[in-house]
Amino acid sequence: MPERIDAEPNRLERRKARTRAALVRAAQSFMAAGKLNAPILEITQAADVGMGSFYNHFQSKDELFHAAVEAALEVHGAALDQLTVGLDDPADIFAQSFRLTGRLHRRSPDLSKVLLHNGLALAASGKGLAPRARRDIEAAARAGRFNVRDPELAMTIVTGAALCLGQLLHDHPDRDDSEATDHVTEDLLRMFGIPADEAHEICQRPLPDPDVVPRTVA
Amino acid sequence: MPERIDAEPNRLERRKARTRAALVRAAQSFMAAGKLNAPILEITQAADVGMGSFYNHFQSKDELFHAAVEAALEVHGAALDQLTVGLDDPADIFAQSFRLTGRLHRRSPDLSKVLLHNGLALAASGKGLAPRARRDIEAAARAGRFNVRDPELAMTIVTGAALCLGQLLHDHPDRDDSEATDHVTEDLLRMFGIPADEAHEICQRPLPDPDVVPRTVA
DNA sequence: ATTATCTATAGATCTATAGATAATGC
DNA sequence: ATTATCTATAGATCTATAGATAATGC
Repeated sequence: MPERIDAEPNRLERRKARTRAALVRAAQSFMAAGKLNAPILEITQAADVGMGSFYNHFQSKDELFHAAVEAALEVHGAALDQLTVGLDDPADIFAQSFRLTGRLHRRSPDLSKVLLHNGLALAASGKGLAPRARRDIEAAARAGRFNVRDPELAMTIVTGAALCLGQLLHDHPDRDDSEATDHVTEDLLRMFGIPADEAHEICQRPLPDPDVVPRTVA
Repeated sequence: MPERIDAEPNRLERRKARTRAALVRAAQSFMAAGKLNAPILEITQAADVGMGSFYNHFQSKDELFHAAVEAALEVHGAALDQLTVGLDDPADIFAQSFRLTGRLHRRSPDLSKVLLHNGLALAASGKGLAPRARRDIEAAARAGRFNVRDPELAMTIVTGAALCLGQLLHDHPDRDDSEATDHVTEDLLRMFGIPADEAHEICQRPLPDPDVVPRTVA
């Protein structure tokens, strides 16, 4: 057993991590396809992993699916963090994050569907998007850019809008995702007290190219 | 077989409807408890109905759960319609509906949980709350009360806010539901272009007593 | 006579594990 | 030598139905 918990992983540990990651990725694609009742055997086959290996990593299917959602949240959250470095205005950070999140649904439909599935449960809870949205909103409020009495309620509206927007884009594949997303972002900025013309301007600023961050999940 | 499809239901048909309703109600309480994998036998036992009867009404568990959600949507939607009769100002109708919906989560937690479960899927789709929200928003826009460019996107934000607000209230049982709901309603009204002071006033108007409409679901 | 419901169960499906095999560490 | 993985399967669980029973219609 490894003495130092954070020591360099050796080949064995890397192999274990690969197996686990394969299971998580398979779970994500089953979730994206809406097959939450898929038997474990099918999932391990999709992961190209033996049935028994499943129990080396997870106690139950629920545990696997939970890990799959958390991983998806982490991927997207980390991408947002990287894509917004260098921005100063907290209102701008918020707006860019929201606009990028809206574009995610077309760009990475599977990741998007995983997030939408457990959306509500995870909107509130600790990991992923919600704490970032909250951080940005609070920063903007402190800087006097947003007029927000209760950051938690503000976050609630924002998170809800993000989720339902994603659902809308999946349900109406013809709809222009950038236009819809920017429109919603503008509405939210106005709700936070940004003047209409400035809100409009902010939502027309160029966005960074998400490809600088490699997509981990299809 | 009955000649007239809309003829008065006879005793046999009433009994059949009762069995079906018992199954739907049982399914709703399993959903509220998060037990979406409950075996059919357990559900029929909870409904106090024979196992075989299940297949007289539904082809699969999914079909039953789907019917359960639709029924819940219908109950709440109809209640809202009844509670807002007599209101003239479309902005007021919208605000009262939203405020009543927010109060639902504490008032009828099971109904609320059923709605939150499939929330996103049903937010967009035809039945229940979404079309009502859309109707109200469009009416307010036509009357010049709301400044809304795209009613569908407005509805998206509103629906998302309603769902996440419900989740928040379940996650934080200590939080004052009326205060939180009215606050969110106010934010949304301002987003729609209602002046801040008027938005505040609208959200302090008295609400009708939901008890005039009997609650069909626990 | 007809229709819905009930009980009981065959057969399908799934989970969780035991024991064998392969990969890596030392 | 140790650890992770694989294959194969016993036993548990669930679904879907067949056939019997009860309720209603006429």
